[in-house]
Amino acid sequence: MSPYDPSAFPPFAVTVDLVVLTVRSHALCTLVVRRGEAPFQGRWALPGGFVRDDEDLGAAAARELAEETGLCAHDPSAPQPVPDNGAHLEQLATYGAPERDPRMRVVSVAHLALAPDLPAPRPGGDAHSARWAPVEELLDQARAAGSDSPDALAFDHAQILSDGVERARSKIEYSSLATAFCPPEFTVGELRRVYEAVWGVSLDPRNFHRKVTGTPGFLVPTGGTTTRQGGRPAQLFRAGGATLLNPPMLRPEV
Amino acid sequence: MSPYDPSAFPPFAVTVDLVVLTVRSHALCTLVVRRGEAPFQGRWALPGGFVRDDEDLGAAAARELAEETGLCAHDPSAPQPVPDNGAHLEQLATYGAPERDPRMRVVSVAHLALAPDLPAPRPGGDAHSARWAPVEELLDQARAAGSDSPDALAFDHAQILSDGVERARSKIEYSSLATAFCPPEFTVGELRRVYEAVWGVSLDPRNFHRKVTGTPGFLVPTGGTTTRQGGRPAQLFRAGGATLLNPPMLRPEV
DNA sequence: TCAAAAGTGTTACGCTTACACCCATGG
DNA sequence: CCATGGGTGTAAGCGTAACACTTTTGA
Repeated sequence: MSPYDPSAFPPFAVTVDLVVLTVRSHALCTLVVRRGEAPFQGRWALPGGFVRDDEDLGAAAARELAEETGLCAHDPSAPQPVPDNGAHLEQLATYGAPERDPRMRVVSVAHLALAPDLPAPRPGGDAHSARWAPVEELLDQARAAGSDSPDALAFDHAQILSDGVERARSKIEYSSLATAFCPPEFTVGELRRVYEAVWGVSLDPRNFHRKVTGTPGFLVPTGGTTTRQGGRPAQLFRAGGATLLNPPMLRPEV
Repeated sequence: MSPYDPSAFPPFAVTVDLVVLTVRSHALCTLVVRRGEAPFQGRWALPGGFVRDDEDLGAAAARELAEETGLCAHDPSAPQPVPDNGAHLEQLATYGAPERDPRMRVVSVAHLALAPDLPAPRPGGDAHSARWAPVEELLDQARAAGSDSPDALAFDHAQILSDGVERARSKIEYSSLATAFCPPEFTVGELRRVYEAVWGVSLDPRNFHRKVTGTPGFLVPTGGTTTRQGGRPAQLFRAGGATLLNPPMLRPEV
């Protein structure tokens, strides 16, 4: 390792940016906030902010998440799990191209959060506006119009969003993470519609049902039933302890 | 996003640390260097160093890798691939606990590099010593003796190493990444021994052969053969263009 | 009574596994 | 000639895909 020289290291700002995903009316959506100042004033951006002086990266991400959504994040790497009234939160990747922020050298540690459908983005302590935007829309804009379009996300946030969506899409294949998009109690059909929204495909309801109920520890029946989706009453389940899905859920091609 | 205040952001040092993995005599090994100064003086650590003022994170990692090993890294995310006489390099994760370096606030963007068996760790421009250490040894020490043992890795490097090894172990399941551990031309048996060393298991040579040769685009025969492993001459292959292995290579349990 | 969603049964097919067997070389 | 590793053939078993069919509700 090159010798440290505490007096000569180049100073960086370190931020966290959040890709907060949820499923709303059959579409995968992400939380974006309107920028109130330059650069990229008036453009949409991922929520985020500076890491504080004495704060761990995951803690900063959880704090930002709570500020923006009121969610209490469940951090799998935390010593003891917080009461799980909240979202899944994990580190995604770190972005630090020298010119990604025109004002100064900023390294952003992006995090990925998965949340159940929330009532509405609360305006938050800050006065800026926020909304849930379908990710297809945002990514299509970035591809079609380029990053200079006024509808495109600020900074390199289109890339970060794209990486976050890809992570979520692949991770629900082999883990029980899709349950993070569901309320505490949910039906097999609701869980299936999550997969369908995240992957953008249709799944066979019968085979899906067998797959998830046949995997030990994935789903735990609560005993209750619901008809909130119409049709025959469906059993309610809670997410089981199993976090890995083996063999994985197969994502149909095309 | 909280408003930026360029004059008030908390300053961080940003470094890259490298988990460089290779397979040497049937064991997964990683490159460690001896620390010449406090803290953790005399302890082994992962190679790494400061990110420069105008340098991207991946570029910093590639530079450190070249300094330590002479390898020219192949960065999949680079605009144009560099001539692939070198290793696979990818970002692993970022570590930024407030007290991870006792002297100052340091955020380290860890990278994972996979390299073919190299002649020997060159002493490098720096005068410190370096060696290839079997990862089992290092991780066992961390588990058994704790991080204060004089044989344990410095800082949180045991955690970083553990995460890197886990990434490599899972990624060779569904990608052609294991070929990064092999020389440019290699046999099916050599590739199988890579899987066996990384996973610490035995694989059936016959079924392995069928699996890798039957996956289109994974291996390309060069026409040559070799008997360097003894026995019947084996066909030589180069890594094909396919980067994803579908269906994945199954890792036998225990 | 009908539409809609939840579930169960059944068959065909693909892939993995386990193992028998043959091939080509060096010592 | 025999040990060593390379490579092919084959049958059993598991898991998925596809789809026919029954169940239970609300409108």
